[in-house]
Amino acid sequence: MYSGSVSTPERLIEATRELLWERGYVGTSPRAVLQRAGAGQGSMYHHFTGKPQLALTAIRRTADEMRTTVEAVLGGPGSPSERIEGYLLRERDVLRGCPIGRLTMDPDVVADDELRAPVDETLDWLRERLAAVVEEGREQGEFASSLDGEEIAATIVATVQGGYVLARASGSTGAFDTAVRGLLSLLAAASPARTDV
Amino acid sequence: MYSGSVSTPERLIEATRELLWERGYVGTSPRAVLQRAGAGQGSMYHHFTGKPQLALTAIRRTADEMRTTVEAVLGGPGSPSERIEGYLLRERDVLRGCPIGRLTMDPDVVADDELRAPVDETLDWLRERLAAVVEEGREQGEFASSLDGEEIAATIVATVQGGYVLARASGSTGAFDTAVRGLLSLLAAASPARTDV
DNA sequence: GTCTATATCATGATAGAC
DNA sequence: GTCTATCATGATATAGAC
Repeated sequence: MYSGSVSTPERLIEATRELLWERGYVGTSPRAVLQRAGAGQGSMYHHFTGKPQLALTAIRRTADEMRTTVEAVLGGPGSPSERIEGYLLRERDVLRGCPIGRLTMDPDVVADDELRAPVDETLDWLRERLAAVVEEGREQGEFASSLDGEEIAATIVATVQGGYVLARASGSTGAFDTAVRGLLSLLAAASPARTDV
Repeated sequence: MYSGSVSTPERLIEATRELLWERGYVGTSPRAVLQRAGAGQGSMYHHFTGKPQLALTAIRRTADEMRTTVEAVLGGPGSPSERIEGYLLRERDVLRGCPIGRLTMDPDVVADDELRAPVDETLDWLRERLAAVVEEGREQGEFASSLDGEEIAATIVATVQGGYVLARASGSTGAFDTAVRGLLSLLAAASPARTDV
């Protein structure tokens, strides 16, 4: 429940962001949004044209927030491999999953180009950003020259997104951590400097 | 539409399996099931107690089918690394995603232990099965001794599940294939016999 | 066993009072 | 700008005819 000095549209957007994360687009009703935002029945249709536009606004904000959070790690200090490790080990609410990635399992989001666009753009940006860091690491001799930046980046993002699936299936975070450790061990074994065969 | 000599319960189960794959549990209504199965309004409640029990029956069948399909590859001929590659490169309807994994993004499935159980058990079985193959490969010197079977298995399953996310976000299969190629290149680079540094 | 009819509540949206 | 009706439709389930 958002209340106090925050404006009604703001409360509607935040309530929608939460519900989209928890229940997805199909599972989120205007009624539930209004209730969580503490707003009256018609008030959502005064500020937004309907559920799709409100959802689009919410998704865009979540996407922006995610880029900012990720860039703080990938664009921060440390060697390329340290930054990738930092991304993989960063604090996460694993059982809630990814607020952007989960939308790809929503049929009404995937079917609507406008709703899908911010999801696509965010995951695309993430892959490109990671690919650049991997390439940087390869130039510095941290990764084997046989590795391709875009491929490794896709594998990293996929491991994280799939890690959420495994964690949510089992109801515990263990499987996510295990998948990440496996990926880190592969990256370490793929280092030219390895001595652990 | 299933028709002909197939029984009504059978048609209801198959229609439910399709809809759960396409739209998830929350997005699948009894009405849609009945329509696709070509059955009358009340007929579903004669054979099943309601939507949850019908869905459970459908999910269990899909889970069984998936095990059989996977076991054909992982328990088939070839070296451990060849079988893992076979699993990763096997034919898939990538844009439809995984009929089991997608259910982990369904709030009503995750919240219900009975519905979540077959999802959890299937992904758990898959990880154990892959872990055994990885361990086998390690013993035969195909993989570096520093790798852990359970970890690599989790990474493999996560890459596939996350690959679906990336593919569905972009609306094309490319990102799935890229993620899989990345994982295969890491597995190759982690081979004791590599000469590609 | 299958069908039609019906009941109850939720969904997504609109109209109009204040 | 916000609120309380109100509406048509869909979701989930039951009753009872055939």
